[in-house]
Amino acid sequence: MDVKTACLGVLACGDATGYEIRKQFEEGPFSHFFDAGFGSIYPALTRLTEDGLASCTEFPQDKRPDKKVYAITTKGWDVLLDQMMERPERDKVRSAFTFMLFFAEMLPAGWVEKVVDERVAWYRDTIAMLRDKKPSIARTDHAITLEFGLTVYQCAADFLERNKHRLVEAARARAADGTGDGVGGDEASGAARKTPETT
Amino acid sequence: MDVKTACLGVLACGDATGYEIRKQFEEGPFSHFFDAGFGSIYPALTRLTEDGLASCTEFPQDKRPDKKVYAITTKGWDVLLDQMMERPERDKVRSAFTFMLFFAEMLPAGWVEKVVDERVAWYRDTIAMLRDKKPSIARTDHAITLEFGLTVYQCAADFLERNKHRLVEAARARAADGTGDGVGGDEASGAARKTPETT
DNA sequence: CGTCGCATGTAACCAGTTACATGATTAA
DNA sequence: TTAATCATGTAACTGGTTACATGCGACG
Repeated sequence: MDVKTACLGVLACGDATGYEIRKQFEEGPFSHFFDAGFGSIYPALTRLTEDGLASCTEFPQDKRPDKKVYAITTKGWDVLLDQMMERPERDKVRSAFTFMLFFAEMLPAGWVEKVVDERVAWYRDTIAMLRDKKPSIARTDHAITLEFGLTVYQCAADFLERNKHRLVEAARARAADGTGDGVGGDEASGAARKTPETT
Repeated sequence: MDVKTACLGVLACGDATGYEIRKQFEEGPFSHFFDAGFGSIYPALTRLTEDGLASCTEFPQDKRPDKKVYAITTKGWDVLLDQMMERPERDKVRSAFTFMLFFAEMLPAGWVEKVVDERVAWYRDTIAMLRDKKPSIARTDHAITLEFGLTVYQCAADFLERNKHRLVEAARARAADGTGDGVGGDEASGAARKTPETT
C-alpha cells in the first residue's frame, strides 16, 4: 500500500487538500496504520490527478498559496476498490520501542522504566482521544476499526503496566552482577555460539 | 532504527551470517518489530565491518560461497547501547489489512469475511508458535517481549472473532441498499463536504 | 518577539526493494 | 522434476524523507 492508495483512501472519506491529508496521516484515524509527509503527498496528488483518479479544484487565496481541494473520481473509486480486493500484504512494523524492550536487560533500569512509562502514557492518551471521538463516528466500519485500536492499545498498556516491574528488576539484576552493559571484554564477543560447523 | 542497528541487535544475541540474520527478520523474534531483505542486510554487514562495529570470519566451503560469520565488537556494543539510550522514535506501522477493515462497508461481504478469517488464522498460528518457543527462552527481557506479542495478538484475534459478524453485516447492508461499491455517479464524488470556505 | 497553524511545492538525497547472477543438495 | 534450503552479492530502481523556499495571521 503506497502513498497514492492511502491518499485515495482519505479522499474516499471526503474531499481534502494536501495539507488536510497530512493531518489525517498524523493525527486522524489513518495515523494508526499509515504515515507519510508532505514530500510524498503532494507528488502523489499530482500523479493521481494526471491519471484521472482524483480531480482538483483551485480556490484562490490572497497572501498564501491557492488552496487545492482534491476529490476522488469514479475511476479513482474503481482503482481503490481493486486495490482492496487484492490480498492484503503483510503488515510492516518497525518499532524501536519493542526493539529496546527486547534488550531491556542491557540497559539502565531507570531508563527502561522511563521509556515504558512514556509508552504507557502515550497509550492512555491515545485511548482517551479515541473514546472521545467514538460517539461522532457514523460509519460502522470506521467505528469497528476504532474499537479495534482501542482494544489493542488497552491490552498493550495493561500488559506493560503489569510487567514493568519484571523488566526493571531484570535490568537492575544485570547491572548488579557486573555484566551490566553487555561489554563482553574482547574483540569478538563471547556471545554463546559453538564453532560454526561447515554446513 | 535502520538495518545496521537491527543487524547489530541480532549479532548481540550471538554470531550469525547474513543468511541467518535474514531468517531472524523473517521468522525469528525480530520479525514482529522489524523486517529487511538480503539486499539491505549484506551491504549493512559490509558497512558494519568497515566501521569496526562487527568482525567477520570466513569459513571456506566448497561448491558454495564462503560462509561469513559476523560477530559484534566492543565498539559495536557501545554503538548499540548508545542507540538504545536515545528516545525511541514513533512506531512505523503500515497495515494494508487495517486499511481494508476501515473500508469494509465498501467491499463484498464474502471478501471481508475471508480476509478477517485469514488474519485470525494467522494470529492463532503465530500464538501457537510463540507458546512453543516460550519455554526455551532464558533471558527475561526476551521472554517478556514474547509475552507482550502473545498478549497483544491474542487480544487482536479475539476482537476480530467477536466483531466479524458486525463487519460482514455492515458490508452486506451496504450492498443491499445499492450504495454497494461506493460509485457516486458523477466525476467529483458526492462524498459529504460543504463548499470549502476560503480560510 | 517567537513559534505555531495555514498552504503549497521542489530538489537533493538516502534507504530499502526487486531482480539478477551462481549453484550444489535434498526432499516431495 | 520441481521446489526449497543453503549462501553470497550487485545493480537498477523506487519510494519516501529532509531540507529548502515563501509568507501572512494569530496567539502567547
